This record gives sequence, structure tokens and C-alpha cells, in this order.
Amino acid sequence: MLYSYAGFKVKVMQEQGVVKRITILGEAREVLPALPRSMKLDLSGFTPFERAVMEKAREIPPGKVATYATLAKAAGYPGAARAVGNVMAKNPFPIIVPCHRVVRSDFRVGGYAYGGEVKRRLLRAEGVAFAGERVKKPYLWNF
DNA sequence: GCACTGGATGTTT
DNA sequence: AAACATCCAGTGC
Repeated sequence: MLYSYAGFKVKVMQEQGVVKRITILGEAREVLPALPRSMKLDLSGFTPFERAVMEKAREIPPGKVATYATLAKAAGYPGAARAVGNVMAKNPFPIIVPCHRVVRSDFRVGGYAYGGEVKRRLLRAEGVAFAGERVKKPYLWNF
């Protein structure tokens, strides 16, 4: 099923009503239904750590960001900032698990599977403001 | 303030 | 043992 989100075309692959994988295809040039925020995800096959991180990340609302370190702590694994980065890097559910809202402690955006430019555009579309390369501090989400 | 460094860190494979 | 979408304290502009 195809949706749009923040000007991007998004492909959602489901089986029996459960989302298996999401991919961002590129610019949405046609009118498509908006991506629903609540979808049931297939979280089988993930470790307890990965599940905790993804579920906590879903709490970050549009227009806010968390850092890898604050997300690690909120998920119950203080100090696991780098391991959180590992989870985000393999996130099969971009946008629904909003890994684009997780940034570095110095407020630079950090990595993104589709590149830093896409990450910045998603954040800007959600209302996040930047000062140069960095997200402005008031946009930090407190869990 | 900026840029860079080296070492520590937690989890996965 | 190695990899990693990080962090922090230190150093020098």
C-alpha cells in the first residue's frame, strides 16, 4: 500500500494486517492517502532491547527530537546510546518508528538510512527548527 | 565558540 | 573479537 508523508512517497508492506516493512520511495508527485500514525508492527524476531528502544521511540511526537543518549535512558538502558544507534540503523519501520527524530547529543542530526538531507527535511516538515546544522535546543522531547 | 582526538560504552553477530 | 546512525573530556586554536 502506498501513502505519502511530508512530501515523500512511502510503501508499507503488510501481511495479515501486520506491518512487516516500510520503505521511503522518494518524492510524492501524486496525491496519496496520509500515512496512518497507528499501525500494528511485527516485532517478532527482535531482542528485548530492540523492542524497548523502538517502543520508546514511538512516543516522540512530531515536532520534537530525542537524543540517542536520552532515548537509551528512557528505554531503561542508560549508557547504551551507541547500541540505540545500532537499532535505529536497522529500523525496518521508518517514520512509524520515528528514527529520524533521534539525533546526537550535540544536536547534529547524525546518521539516517536515506541520508542526512532526508532526515532534515522530515524534521523541518514536522516543525523542527535548525540553527545551522543543529536542531535548536527547545525541540528536545522530555520523556 | 570551533574542530579534532582518544578512550569508554552497550548490544549484536 | 569486531562492528557501530554515540558520548564525553581533553586539547588546541
